[in-house]
Amino acid sequence: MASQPSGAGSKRPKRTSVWLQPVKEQRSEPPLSRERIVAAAVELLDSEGIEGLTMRRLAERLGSGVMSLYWHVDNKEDVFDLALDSALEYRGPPQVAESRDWRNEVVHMLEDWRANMLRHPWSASLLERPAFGPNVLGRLELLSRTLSRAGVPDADLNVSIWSLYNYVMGATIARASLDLSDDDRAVGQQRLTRLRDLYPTLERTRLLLDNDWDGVFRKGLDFLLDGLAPRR
Amino acid sequence: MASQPSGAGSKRPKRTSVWLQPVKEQRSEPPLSRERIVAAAVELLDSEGIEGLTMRRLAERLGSGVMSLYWHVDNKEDVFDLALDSALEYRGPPQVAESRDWRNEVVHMLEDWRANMLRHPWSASLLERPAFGPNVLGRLELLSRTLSRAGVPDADLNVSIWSLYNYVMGATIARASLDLSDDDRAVGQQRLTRLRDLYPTLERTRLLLDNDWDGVFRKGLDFLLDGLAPRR
DNA sequence: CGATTGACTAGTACGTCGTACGATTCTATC
DNA sequence: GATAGAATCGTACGACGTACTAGTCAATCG
Repeated sequence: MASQPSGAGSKRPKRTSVWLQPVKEQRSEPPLSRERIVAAAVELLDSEGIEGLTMRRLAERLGSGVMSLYWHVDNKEDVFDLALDSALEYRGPPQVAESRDWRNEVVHMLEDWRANMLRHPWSASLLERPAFGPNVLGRLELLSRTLSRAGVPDADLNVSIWSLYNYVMGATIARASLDLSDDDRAVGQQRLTRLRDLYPTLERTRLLLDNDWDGVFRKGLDFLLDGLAPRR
Repeated sequence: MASQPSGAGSKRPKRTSVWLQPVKEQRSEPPLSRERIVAAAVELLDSEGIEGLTMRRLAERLGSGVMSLYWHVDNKEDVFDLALDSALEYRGPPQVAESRDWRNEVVHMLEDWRANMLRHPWSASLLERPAFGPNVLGRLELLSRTLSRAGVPDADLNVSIWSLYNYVMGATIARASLDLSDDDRAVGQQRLTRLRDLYPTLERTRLLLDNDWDGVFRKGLDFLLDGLAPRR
């Protein structure tokens, strides 16, 4: 009755007589490792979304048994945490060495941060958890150092960093959650039109439609930086 | 073999001879309704967290069968959406009638928004989804109207609103995700201390510790409002 | 050389979840 | 009473995370 579970990956050996099998199943796959698991998880998340990542599917994609994953990883939460951080690597601004313009450096890193998260939309769903892996810490350190060099006094440093962090995360989440399908968008607008009496201003300015997300992000960021920049 | 499932709620009638049962089981509970379901869901989320909300537990708390819920609600996602919006009701600023100070009005509403979400920490985990129920729309409409009255031209209105929205959501999520237990906090700091070489600035400013979240929120908000306010 | 050990892989099984389905009960109307 | 829709709910199914346990393999040691 029970057939091969999903049919796609024919890697797992079919059950045949022992005598017919080669002495050693050639394993083309490299052995499992934390890195391979995380990489496969990111792939799976990218292609199937956050609901699509299950330990079974992950194992299938890796050509391994499900429980083998648990040797390298404590639980599924770990996989999420590792995948999130791994999607947030940062290589620094394009120029060589130190840029003299701290503001450009900050903007570049933060825009890259946001871009990375939008490239992996599932990452926005994972923000709730305390996610401070090496890549995130590295970005914060860079931010910290750049602002400090730019003249922000230590007393204001944390406020500045957290304000920027808050803003970037909020912009990313909002952007991700408003990325509706065209159908949803149409339905939403219809609903809004019907409720014109309750939300006249929203209807007038078409807040929920056609927004220039990137532009909004840049402008808000500029306002913040204006406010945070060392007073002259 | 199968015993009574969880033992707690002894409301469900035990299987006894038909002849011994009263003609009509008295039902002390009021009938189900979308409103009751949502209210119970919020209670459950508040007390057990986001993982604690299951349809079975929800039904148990309502003294109903699990599948009865599905008459009032399409699926579990609906319950989340409804619960989120219901936690975000806003009654307006304390003063009577119109306040003359648009800025106070905006700050009050946004601080209340954040406070509501922090009072229901699970709400931060739900931000990923497009969550525009009546209460959120009402808040956006209020924001929109207030800024418009304050003199923000229509062309800048959406940018302003989204910047503020982004900021509030980000601040809330960051705050919620950094609300570590004391143990986690200690572990985190130890880890950071060990990695002093990699993250010297973070270690120096103790970024991940003892932060004045409310203060940071207010200051960043002020910066944004300064930037967004109609130029003079 | 065989025995031992520890790193790693994996099958089976358990408890829990969301919910499809169909039967049942309730309430209102004729 | 008969009928019909509204509302309730028990059973069952497939999928999930993962505990437990047995297995494989390579390196090490006698």
